[in-house]
Amino acid sequence: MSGPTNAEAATLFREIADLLDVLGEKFKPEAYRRAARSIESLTEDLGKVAARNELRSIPGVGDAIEEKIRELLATGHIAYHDRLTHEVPPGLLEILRLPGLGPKTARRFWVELGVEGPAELGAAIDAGRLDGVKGFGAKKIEQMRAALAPAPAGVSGARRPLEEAYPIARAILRALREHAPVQEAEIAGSFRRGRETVGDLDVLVTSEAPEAVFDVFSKLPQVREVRLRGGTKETVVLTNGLQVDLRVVEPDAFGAALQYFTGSKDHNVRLRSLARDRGLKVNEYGVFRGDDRVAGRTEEEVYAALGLAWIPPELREDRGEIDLAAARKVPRLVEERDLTGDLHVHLASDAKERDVERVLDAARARGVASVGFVIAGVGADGARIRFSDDARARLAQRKAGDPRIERAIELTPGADPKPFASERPDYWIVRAGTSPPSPSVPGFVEGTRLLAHLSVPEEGPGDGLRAWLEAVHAGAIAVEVGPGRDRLDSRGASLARSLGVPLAIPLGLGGSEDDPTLAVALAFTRRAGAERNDVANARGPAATAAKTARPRRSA
DNA sequence: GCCGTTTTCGGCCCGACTGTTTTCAGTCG
Repeated sequence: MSGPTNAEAATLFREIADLLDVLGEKFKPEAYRRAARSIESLTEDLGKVAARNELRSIPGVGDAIEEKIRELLATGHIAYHDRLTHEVPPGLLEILRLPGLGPKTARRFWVELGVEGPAELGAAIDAGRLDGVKGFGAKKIEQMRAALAPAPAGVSGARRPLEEAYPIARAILRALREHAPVQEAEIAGSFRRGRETVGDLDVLVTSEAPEAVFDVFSKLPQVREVRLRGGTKETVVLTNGLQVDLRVVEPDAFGAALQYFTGSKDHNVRLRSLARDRGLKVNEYGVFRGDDRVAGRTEEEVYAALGLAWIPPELREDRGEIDLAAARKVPRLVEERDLTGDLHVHLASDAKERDVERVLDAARARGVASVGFVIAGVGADGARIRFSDDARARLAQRKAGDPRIERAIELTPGADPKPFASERPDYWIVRAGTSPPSPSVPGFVEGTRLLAHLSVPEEGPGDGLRAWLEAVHAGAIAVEVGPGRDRLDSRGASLARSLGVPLAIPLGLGGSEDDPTLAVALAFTRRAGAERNDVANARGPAATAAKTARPRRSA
């Protein structure tokens, strides 16, 4: 018996918001969207929160929405939603999602033309029914025609994983810094906040020559089309469908713009009302008292002008971080320079001594004190992993200047650990399935140390993940955070942290320059509010080595 | 519909850009 997932609940509330939009409601839609965002970022099932009578503690959930959540949990639907979908043709929601078309236009199509969906809209355009209608010129009609055309294969405007956007973002920044007349260049938006997915990229630069910057930007090889271009802003769409906004600001406003465009929306709304209370105004150009700009060059300045400590982008979600900043109690989140070891380095099965050397060089260059190699086991695809004798020999050498070397065995669920026992590894890496957890974790033998792979189900962390985390806890060195299907995202990391399970951040040692592993893992871990002591490979090799597992038998 | 060391009512971010306009409405972020 499983109720609606958090993701399903959020989708329902978003639909209510869209429907209310079309009906011309003013503030309710935003209220429902706010609740939807909060529900999505929960680290446990709505049902659990409801059972504890704590729904009202979810930001954006008041009397009315609490009642609707309870109704949804009890009956599987929301009568209000049913009523609205009955009132408004569902096809209008699809029209609403077309770029350049909003609630006002969708409503006009419906009321004035009787158009109730994208197909009818297309037919109306083809039949010339929009010609001469007030507000619809030739360009607007052409724009709609384009929006209605099916997207080419492989091109999608959907949100995509952070790790997919990462190399693209790096390449854009690199190109602008090298070839355009810019001083500063950063990516803002949800990318900078380290969200699991990004809908677009917000690039921010300072420059005396915006036109020259736009010229370079428009001609990047990844750019498919320029969607709009003004004096301070240009929007393009890449060949893969990702939208990128580039904004040029003056240096004195860079911090304010970075703050403003990093968001999140909820964080900024809260910041602005705080400013209003103090007789100040915040926008992307600075913090103003009357016409005087009192801050703007750096983010620190902006927050300080509002009486706040600087807040790391990963925490800017209006989940209490502003109160912490006011009280000077913002946590010192784990940083890249805190990382002292990599617990999980894979090499190809035909890897030679020089490949090991390359990883050890990377470790030394980074100042990393310990490296754990996967020397044998069963990989994600079921294939046997075995370190070559040549590579093993290098591990055994222990040259002066080497980081401490550890040897790990990696296993998939159901794989038999016995054939690998003679390897006497320093620890086992266990790859878990999704929920429900199996109690028989391979490798759970006396004194075993574990590094666990756990994935967060798409609908969010639920009881299954919690049970898994509790199951591995006793023997765990840590649970890995990072990109991909078998590591924790920020919500999973947050749940693990609340249960006292240490986290591990993979460094991607020996990977390419644009390898997103470390950056993404670090962002997720920071979004979970983790400090250095929450991270196993940030506490120094001594601390990691000293952590011994409680003896435990496999069930 | 939500929210409150100004409040239980009256606010709710605000500026850029586009297209269709003779001064602005709609969309977007």
